[in-house]
Amino acid sequence: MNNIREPSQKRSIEKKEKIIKAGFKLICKKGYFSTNTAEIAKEAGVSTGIVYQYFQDKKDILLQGIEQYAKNLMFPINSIANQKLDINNLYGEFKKIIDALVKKHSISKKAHEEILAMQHMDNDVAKIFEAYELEASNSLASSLQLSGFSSDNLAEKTHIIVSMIDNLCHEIVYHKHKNMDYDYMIDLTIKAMVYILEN
Amino acid sequence: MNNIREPSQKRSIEKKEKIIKAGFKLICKKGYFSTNTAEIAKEAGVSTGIVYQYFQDKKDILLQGIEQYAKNLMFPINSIANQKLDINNLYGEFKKIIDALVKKHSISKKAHEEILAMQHMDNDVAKIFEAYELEASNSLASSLQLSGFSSDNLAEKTHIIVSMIDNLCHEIVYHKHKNMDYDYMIDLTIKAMVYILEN
Amino acid sequence: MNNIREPSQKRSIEKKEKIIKAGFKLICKKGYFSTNTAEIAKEAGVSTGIVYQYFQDKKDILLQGIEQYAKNLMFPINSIANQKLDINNLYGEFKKIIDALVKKHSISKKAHEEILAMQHMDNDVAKIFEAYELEASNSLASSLQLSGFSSDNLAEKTHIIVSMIDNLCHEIVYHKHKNMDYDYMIDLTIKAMVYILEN
Amino acid sequence: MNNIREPSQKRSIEKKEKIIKAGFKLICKKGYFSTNTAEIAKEAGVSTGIVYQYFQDKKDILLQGIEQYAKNLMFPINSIANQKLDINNLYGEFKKIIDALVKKHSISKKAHEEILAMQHMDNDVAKIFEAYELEASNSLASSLQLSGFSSDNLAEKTHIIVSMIDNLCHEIVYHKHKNMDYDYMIDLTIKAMVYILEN
DNA sequence: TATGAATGAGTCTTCATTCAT
DNA sequence: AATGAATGAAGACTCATTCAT
Repeated sequence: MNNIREPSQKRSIEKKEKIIKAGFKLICKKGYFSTNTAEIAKEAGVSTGIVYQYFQDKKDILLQGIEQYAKNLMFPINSIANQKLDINNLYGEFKKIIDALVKKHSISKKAHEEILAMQHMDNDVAKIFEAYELEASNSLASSLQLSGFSSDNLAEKTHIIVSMIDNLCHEIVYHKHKNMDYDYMIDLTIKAMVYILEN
Repeated sequence: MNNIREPSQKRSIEKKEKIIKAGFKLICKKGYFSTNTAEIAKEAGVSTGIVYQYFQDKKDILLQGIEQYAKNLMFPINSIANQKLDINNLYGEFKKIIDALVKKHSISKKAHEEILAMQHMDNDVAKIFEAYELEASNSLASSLQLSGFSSDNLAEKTHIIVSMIDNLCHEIVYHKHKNMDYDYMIDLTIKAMVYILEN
Repeated sequence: MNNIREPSQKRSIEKKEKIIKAGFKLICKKGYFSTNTAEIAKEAGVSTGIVYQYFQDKKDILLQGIEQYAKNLMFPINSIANQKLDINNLYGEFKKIIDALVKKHSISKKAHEEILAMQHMDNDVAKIFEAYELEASNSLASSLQLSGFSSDNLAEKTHIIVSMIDNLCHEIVYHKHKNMDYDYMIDLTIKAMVYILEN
Repeated sequence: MNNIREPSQKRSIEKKEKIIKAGFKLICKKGYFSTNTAEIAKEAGVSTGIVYQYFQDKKDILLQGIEQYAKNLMFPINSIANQKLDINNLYGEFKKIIDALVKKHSISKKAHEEILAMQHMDNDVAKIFEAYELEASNSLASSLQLSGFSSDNLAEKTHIIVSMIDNLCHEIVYHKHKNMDYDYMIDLTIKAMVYILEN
């Protein structure tokens, strides 16, 4: 009797949202296994019981939190789908995308770190990210085609490029390596991305 | 009463090693929270009780495991440090590295991921992780220099390249995207890596 | 504040009936502890809250259900009470009864069993149960007498016979023993029943 | 990691036995669903945790309790397997068996009542009883054959007879029907059993 | 040293019942 | 009268850690 209520009332939606937010916040701060459902409920200002009317189980809270988070995070790249790109200035186009993504990533470094970790602990979490990465790659490919760019193996190319963008963003956001010249890295990475497209 | 014994007897040392090995293996395979001490003891062929004579607590096993195995496991690329590379055939060299890495990667990736996941659980884990992070890139850079390759911004270049190798291996190992032409991806990625080095 | 309303409005009475019916049905099907009040309310087409305006608590639904349905459900054999039987063809009469019972039995047996199970949970249940227990046997006895059949120890005889019918029906309904010749068993059982009556 | 320990040490066996006994006692007294694992552990004088080293889950305690109970209860009839019966005095043989069974049943009326109820709430419980009933029927059949009694459809016959014995015992033990002449019932039932065998 | 049985606090989840609307 | 969202106590089960042997 798997009766998860999909809230339609405004108050219910808000409550569900509060639980997702509270859960995601705590999980990002303390880790999934070190956060218990009672804490999440308390943080959300609800009873423990109500949590299970909106969510299948504890993991479901995390999953929905990540879903929202990933959607928002990947927005800059996924939203280019079906938009015309200047294929004579791919460098400039990539630069714009990367700048927007870096901004997004910077807002929630801590959360991203935790999510990244979760991705590897749970297959369902990984799936969400993979789906968004695939979407990003597809968006990029379709935009390129729409803009008159044609190439063999476009899927493979955009796939590699999306990975590179992803890495670059992490690199920049975490700034772990103090002596790196990040502007140079960005420049070179974008050049390599263009190289990949054009070869 | 913090009576953790630092073993001096040969047999004791071996026993401690076995526990670390078993613990690290299982944690990498199944995750820290999904591995219990009983399993670790069983895998190590010792009693549950003895574990607490060599280790403070469960986390301590992981910590010591990371300390010991991180060098080998986390960045397999490190092994190429100080080996001469044929700088006139960088493509071939990278191909060799990648082929070798793919073999090792399914274990090491999992370990890498698990440690990543553990980072925020414990600051000590994060420190170990960060300390080793640069090494892969540095190994590659030093090998290149040793082989007579010189370039500005070599650190940045090798950093990007290591990321790309990592992604590529991950991609290949997990084979998530059924319709991708992996051989093509490898070829193109290596070309882009060479491009990065030479620009 | 024991405000259980005894409904007087027609609609209210119907609503209470619906709850009893739904509750008893589900409890008989799935067992008391495996049926929750939300399910009962849903099955009855009412809100969970309203249940507590008609019933003290969950147990009360069961109690009233038993009270109401026991007569019909527990001993389907009762229905033959006061019907004339052909005492020269007791075999045929029993055959008819058994055939009819087998049809009804899968529901009633489950109900019977559930009530049996509930007996020790609650004394009130036990009382209801015991009150109806004799009725099947008495019905049979009265029918026989009405039909001109007379015998010493008729009560004992019908009692044994009712047990045998019960077992036989159970046997047939559940068909647990794959290699049994059920037609033979029915035939022989009925013969033994006739034998019992006539000795 | 379903590591249920099968105890071999004497102390462990005793502990397991204590848990079965405590669990069975409480479940018989209060019902399965109204007895919790903490209570069982407390009654057995052990911690809650240890229970799960000897038993799969709560139901397993019940199942093993019933297993023991049923074995003991059915002993009088199952133990006749391969013993010679006087087939010229089947009445006398049945009388002996029934007398022994009634004795057994009388010892643990309350328990039997609960178990009877459980049988209908859970399939695994029912299976245990069915297995013993089948064994009883088989024992009886084999003894009869061994004793020189031969008949068609012996399996069906002994099956019906075992059911009748079972009913009779319950009838006698519970003595619910004050005005019944039980000696008469026994006599008549046995006669019917003999009749069944010989027809 | 070593064992592995034992502990019991802690976790997720369910559900009878209440209450704001 | 009625709704169904909300409550929170209670229960089955796990597991890091301890301890008797």
